[in-house]
Amino acid sequence: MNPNYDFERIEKKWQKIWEDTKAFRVIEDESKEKFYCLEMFPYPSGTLHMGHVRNYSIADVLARYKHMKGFNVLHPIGFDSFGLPAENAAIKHGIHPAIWTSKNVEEMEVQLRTLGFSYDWDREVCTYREDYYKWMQWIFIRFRERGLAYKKENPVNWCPSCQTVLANEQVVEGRCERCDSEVTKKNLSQWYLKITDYADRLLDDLDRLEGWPEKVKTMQRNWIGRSEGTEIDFEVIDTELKLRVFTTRCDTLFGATFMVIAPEHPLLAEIVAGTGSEEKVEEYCERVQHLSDIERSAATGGKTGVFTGRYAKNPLTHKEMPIFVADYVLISYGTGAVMGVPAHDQRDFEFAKKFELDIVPVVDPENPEIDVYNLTEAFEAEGKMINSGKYDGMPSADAIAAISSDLHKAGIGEAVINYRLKDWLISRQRYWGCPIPMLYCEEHGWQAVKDEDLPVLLPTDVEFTGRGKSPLATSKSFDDGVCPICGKYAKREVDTMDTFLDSSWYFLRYCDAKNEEIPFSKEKADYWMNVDQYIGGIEHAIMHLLYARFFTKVLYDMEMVSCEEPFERLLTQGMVLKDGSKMSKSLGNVVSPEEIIEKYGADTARLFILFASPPEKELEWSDAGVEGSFRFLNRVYRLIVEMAELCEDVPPKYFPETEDDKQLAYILNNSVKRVSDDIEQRFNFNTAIAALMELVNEIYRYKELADINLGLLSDATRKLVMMLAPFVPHISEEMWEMMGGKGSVCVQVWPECDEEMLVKSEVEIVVQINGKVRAKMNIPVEMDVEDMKALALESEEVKSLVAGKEIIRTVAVPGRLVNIVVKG
RNA sequence: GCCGGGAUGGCGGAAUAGGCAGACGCACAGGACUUAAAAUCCUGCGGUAGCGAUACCGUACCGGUUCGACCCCGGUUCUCGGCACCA
Repeated sequence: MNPNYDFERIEKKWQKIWEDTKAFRVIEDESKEKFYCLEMFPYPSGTLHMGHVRNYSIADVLARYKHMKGFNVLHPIGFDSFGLPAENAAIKHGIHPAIWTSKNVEEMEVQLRTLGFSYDWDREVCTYREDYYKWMQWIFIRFRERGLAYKKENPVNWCPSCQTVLANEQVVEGRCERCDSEVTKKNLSQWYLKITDYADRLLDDLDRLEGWPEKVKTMQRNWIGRSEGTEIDFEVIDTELKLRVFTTRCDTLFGATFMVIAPEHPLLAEIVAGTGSEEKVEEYCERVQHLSDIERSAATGGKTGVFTGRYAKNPLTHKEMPIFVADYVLISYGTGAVMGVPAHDQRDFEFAKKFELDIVPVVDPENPEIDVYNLTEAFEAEGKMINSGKYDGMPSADAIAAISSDLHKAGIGEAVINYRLKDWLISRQRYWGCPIPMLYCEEHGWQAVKDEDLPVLLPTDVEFTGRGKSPLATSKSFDDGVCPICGKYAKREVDTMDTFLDSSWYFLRYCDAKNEEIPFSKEKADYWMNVDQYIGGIEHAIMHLLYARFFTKVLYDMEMVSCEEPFERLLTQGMVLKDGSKMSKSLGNVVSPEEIIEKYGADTARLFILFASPPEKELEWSDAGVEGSFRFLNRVYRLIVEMAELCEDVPPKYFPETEDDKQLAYILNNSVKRVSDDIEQRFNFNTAIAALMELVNEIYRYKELADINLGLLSDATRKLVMMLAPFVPHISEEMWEMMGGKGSVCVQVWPECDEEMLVKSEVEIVVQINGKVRAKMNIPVEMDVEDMKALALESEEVKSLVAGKEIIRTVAVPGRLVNIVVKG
């Protein structure tokens, strides 16, 4: 037996055993309860970072814990392996994206194995491989058959110098990150998925997701942004045009004094025509198109806009309303036009102040502190209608319904439901993604590639220059499409899919990763789904999780799965930060886990990152505490070396007799309870580890006593090792073996808490005077409130403290405290 | 700008339902062991005043509710994440 903790030898030894015995391979087994533990699969950047270690350590603790609890645990891994960085590497270093990616995948596989995670490697999924993206294409075609995929024009970021499309990330302060040219917009015809058809279901079903953090559900609700409102037509004076706006506050129509339309509004040109403002408006729109939506709505330097030279007529007041074009109105929301109600909308208020427009209040706040005729900011709350003709005196909430209904009767408005959620633009003008399996035939238009011709393979004769439109357009071999209807030449779609599609169903592929006939069998998916626990970064709270939910719902409608929601419980881990911001290559603040593993081993790395902070919190990285986790493992190891000898052949049976026995038994069982609860219910791995440290400290104390119970000590050490196993599996296996344990520690049955050992006869309570702790006393556990009060008031200590003061009242909480309220 | 979080000793954090603020660990200081160092073990460790018992202050800031607030309510500051082509 080696008395020193030789982590290198131990970790290699057990990793090999797990590998050789395929310890974590699972098959569907109806006789066992399943548990599907899933982490967000990584992008293969080449090296694992601390965020990965954190994510996968959390998941591994859970998976191993559930395993010990007797579940049939599915714990798979894979790689989200299409994406921009591979293409950038190709452009910069001339490495083909496939070579770059597969090399990175291999390196990361090694690192994941080094950390000892309990994956079923037989189910590995890699999105860039044909056997995955074939089914991605198959699913896309099914979506299109259901009317969920369509083409539409949409502007992209365009670098006029590189003659190429840029991702938002490649645009830095309005300029191309490669050549620093000013970025413009260019319209391209692109594929969309109709996620808006599912907006209501995506919203409503959030209520069913009880295992999701409330904050994520709130973010998704706001992102979907359902709002009920009214669309109203305004006549444009001196033209035949009608301008339609969307408003949730049609009660304020009497207060609408101007109109604002988005610079991209399709009627803008017609409205401006003949007013003499053409040049001015065109100039403004030109300037605005260099800004992103965020920059536009951020507009810290005040609102900008230009008068179009035309007026609209307010249908209720019949007053003329100047029509402006301004960038704070977005074409992508509502109708791309709004009525300006400065008294009751802050953005309109700021705009009206700047352009000196009329501010007419129509909702009375009924609050004497607000002078509604001299507002310093818009009054946006509800109130009573004023200056609104026959609606005067009506509560504004009722006026919304009344005016909306009257507008409908008059044929100039209708109630509509609007979503902030937009359809999902999936076309990418890139190489390293899943080809969109579509063909364009001059005669028959857009046609899907036949199922038997899938996959549409990524061609290899492509140049990576970072210039020009879609890289696939440069391939000669790719230009071989034929129309599935007439058999004549058809041009292949040269765009690829957004990589978010790949990650929207990979969890289903894990259920049946090797299937060559279909994406996954319903039977297997139904056995494993839902994912019982999904774990990943908070940065995915909206987009990825929404897309995955959308896909699951569509696949449910296609009867490919029986679940409508993919993820039963969700844990969003906080980010690992360094120097206050997200670790990223571009910031150069990446701390590699490799050095820590090399110096202290995988168990220390896993233990430390879990102990450092609760998982939902962001973690500011510091190396300082790693040493402490390493010391703890050494301390445990020394203890077990000693105990293995001392407790050899001692059965873990006992009855606690002395006070010290009782204390150890209490701490042992309390640890079992706390650790189980912290893993399963609270996800507070840091406090679970703290509880194990306390148990170790107590065993150290106990073993030095004169009168010790070996059965108890044996039980405590065995259970300690079992409870350590999910956190630090290698050292735990080794210690289990040293103690003569049968089989792998990770297939042992998780210890149960013996509640009887937690029963105490006395408890210490505090006595407060005016809420401040002044004394402590021991009382029997079951003492009632009145006796507690009496006992406290009788004690000499308390008597002297309250002497000469008037006791106003006394509050007692059973088993906790007495609070005496005094005056004088 | 909009949406969603966060802020507790020198540091990471604990306080599970409104009831002893600082568990567990790091760092630091003192001591034991050692020729010495490392490792290990023991003790101390929020601030101010005091030899001390102890007293007062203290959970980003301002205010409120309560017998009692890190926790609930209103407001403010700073900070992190997301904002649809990074994944």
